[in-house]
This record gives sequence, C-alpha cells and structure tokens, in this order.
Amino acid sequence: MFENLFNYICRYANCSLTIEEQELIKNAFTPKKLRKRQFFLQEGDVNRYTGFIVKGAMRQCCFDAKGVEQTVNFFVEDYWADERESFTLMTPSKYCIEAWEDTQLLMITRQDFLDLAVRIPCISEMFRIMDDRHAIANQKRVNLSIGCSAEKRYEEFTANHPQFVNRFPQHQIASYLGITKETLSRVRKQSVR
Amino acid sequence: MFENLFNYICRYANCSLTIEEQELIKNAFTPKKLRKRQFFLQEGDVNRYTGFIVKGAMRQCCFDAKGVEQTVNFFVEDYWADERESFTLMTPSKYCIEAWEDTQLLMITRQDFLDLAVRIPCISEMFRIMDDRHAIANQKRVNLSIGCSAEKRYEEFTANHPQFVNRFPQHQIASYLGITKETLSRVRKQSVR
DNA sequence: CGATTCTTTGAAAACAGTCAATCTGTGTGG
DNA sequence: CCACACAGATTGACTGTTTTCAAAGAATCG
Repeated sequence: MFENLFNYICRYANCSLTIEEQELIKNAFTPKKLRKRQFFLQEGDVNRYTGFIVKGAMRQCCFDAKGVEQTVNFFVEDYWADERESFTLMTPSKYCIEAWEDTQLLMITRQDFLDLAVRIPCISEMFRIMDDRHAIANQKRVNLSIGCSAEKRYEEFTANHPQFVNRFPQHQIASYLGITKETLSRVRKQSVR
Repeated sequence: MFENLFNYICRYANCSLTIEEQELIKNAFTPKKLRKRQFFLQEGDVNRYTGFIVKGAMRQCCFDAKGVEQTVNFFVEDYWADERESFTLMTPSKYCIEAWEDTQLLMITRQDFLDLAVRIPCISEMFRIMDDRHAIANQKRVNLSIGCSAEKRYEEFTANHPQFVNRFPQHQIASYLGITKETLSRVRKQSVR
C-alpha cells in the first residue's frame, strides 16, 4: 500500500528513499478506508489531515449562496486530498471532501508532515516541486476560466484531465468548469458531430 | 532600498535576519529600474529573474487566440513579479510582464534564490509560507471565477485588492476578472446608486 | 492644443442559465 | 424476473446576462 506513496515521492523529488526513511514514513501515515459518499472532511470542520489517495476518487465541494452544490476539485490516485486553506491555517473549512468511489487513503497531519520534511530531504524537495506545479496548474485554471468559452474549457478539461472524465458525473464536471449541467450536455452534443 | 525586502522576509517568516544574512541578500539581488510600459518579460523569452517590487506597479498579460490582450495578474509593492511556469521550468513564456508605473525592482535568478534559501532559514520559511498563501489565494480566485457573476466578482475584487483598483485602467481589471470593459463599466454604474 | 488612451453608452446578437419534462441506466426489493 | 425508485443525462422553450460592435464622451500626456 505504501508502494504508491514511495513511488510518488521519488518520482517528484527525483531521488530515492533509504529503508530507514521508508520506515519513518510508514510510521507517520495512517491508512484509512472510505466508502463511496463518505466524507473525509465536513463543512465547518478543521481539515487536520491530508490524504494521499492510494486507490479511489474524491471531490471537494461546497454549497453556494442559493444552497446549490458546487464541485471545485477532483482527486484520484496519486493526489493529495485536502482543503489547503483549512489544512494550512487550521480554520474551519467552507468545503467538504467526499469519497466518490470506495477509497484507500494514507493520512497525515500537517505537523507530522512538516516534521518528516525536516528529517527526509526527499520530502522537502517533493514539497517544493509540488508547490511549483500546483501554482502553475492553478494559474492555468484561472486563465482558462477567465479567458475561455464553455466549449473551450471542456475541451481543455478532457485533454488535460482524462482521468476525471469517466469517473465523475457530468453535473459535477459542469460545476467544476463553472457552467450548468445543461450547457455541458449541449457542448458535448455539439462536439460529437 | 533593501529595507522593504528585509521587512517583507521577516514579516512572512516571522523571524529576523542577521547582519551577515542581510549582506548575503544584498549581494544576491540586482536592482533594476523600469519606466512605465517597459517590459520586464517578453512573450517567448524565458523568465530568468523574479523581481521584488520595491516601488511601482506591473501587470502580466498575453494575447489570446483572436489577438486580444488579456491581463491575468497585477503586481504592486511587496509582490514578486514573475511568470511562475517559465521561471520554474525554464520554458519560453506565453506571457509578458510590463511595468505599468515607473518601477523599482530587486531581481534574482531562481538558482541564486534557492541557494539563498539553503543558507538562510528565514528565506526557506518565507518560501513555504508564500507558497501556502499563494495556493490559497489561487483557489479562491478559481472559485470566484467559476461560481460568481460579474457583479459579485468585481465586488470581491475591490474588497480584496483595493491596492489595484485605482492604479490600473478598467479595461485591464475587466480582463483580469474575465469580463469585458463594457460590462465592467455597467456593473460600476449599477453599484454607485 | 492635438493625439492617444480610457470610459461610457446604445442596440443587436450570442451565449449561458433556468425551469420543467422526458429519457436512460442502475440497483433494489418484492 | 419484474416493477419501481433513483440518480444522471438530455431536450425544449424561455429568460436573463454578457458580448459585440460602433460611436461618442472624458481624461491624460507630450
């Protein structure tokens, strides 16, 4: 079960882990299983743990001013499931994180993770590179959502996130893209031509 | 001139810098002046330097498929002006960064910055906290742009970024918000009532 | 002052959202 | 195995918002 995590770390940091480091990591993480529709984080709670997804699919969502559900992020294998603001600042989360498939996670608190980074160079390197990529990906998403039509956004989504397309229902994908499920349905119909 | 930078680092990392550390920093950064409308980064170039803005205002922009200019970021005092993807991955930038007022910068390459972080704990701590805040801010911006109307987005913008409102023209702000300048003009007219 | 840039306005068109109804597929219990 | 419920996807008609295009009005700068 830890194999995925070790591979992930080494791939990101472009390094290898000693047996001792692997042991440290194994002791720091707690395995957790969630069934479909179980919550990893509930709205209003502080997100104390981040979870590395070994197997499964999750989504981050909230309810807008009108009480309509909005999906803002998807997570699948090799993603870290957390709500960054709550996790970092220890504030109550405005979002929930819900398992959308039966999911196997490896959980860790922020403090334990930071401690690991001090002891294991690979992990601090991984943090740096993750933050870089995260910042780049977020900027791209902003630029897409402010600069492109619904059609273009869906095109980019299927091109860049094929791993999400068939694992989440269209109404969630529509919400993630900032459009309604009806508009997404029409966009898809067009592009099948 | 370095006072702003030292204050910034100490404020972010919640620490203080020794005289030796201050000297290291002074030697690592290169001051640079830009006049209004001069480019710090041109489209197609690799963004080798990030620039700490001591005084002035800049913006990051690009041209979309139709050749229309899009503003995607604003930078003022105490901001770091760079295009993260190009700066991190050393790839040609799809964006330019332009001075929008006469600007005083302190420039540094990525490698020199990383070297400083190794030598000065405050700097690596600052990186960590900057990345956290950056990730949180970006997520908020995504959520606003996918979930809110033009009016709501402008409201949030003026509330959260008052420092930008009167320093950049409305057509740039409109573009940053993902709406047209005409729509922004109408939104503003409404809200004055 | 004249040129340039920025902002506002109006009218028409395009786009996306809303609401309601229908269709489809899946899984459950009788 | 069928009937049913339920969640998801699609469709149509209508509404409302935003864009587009064109023009004119303000503000700024050399």
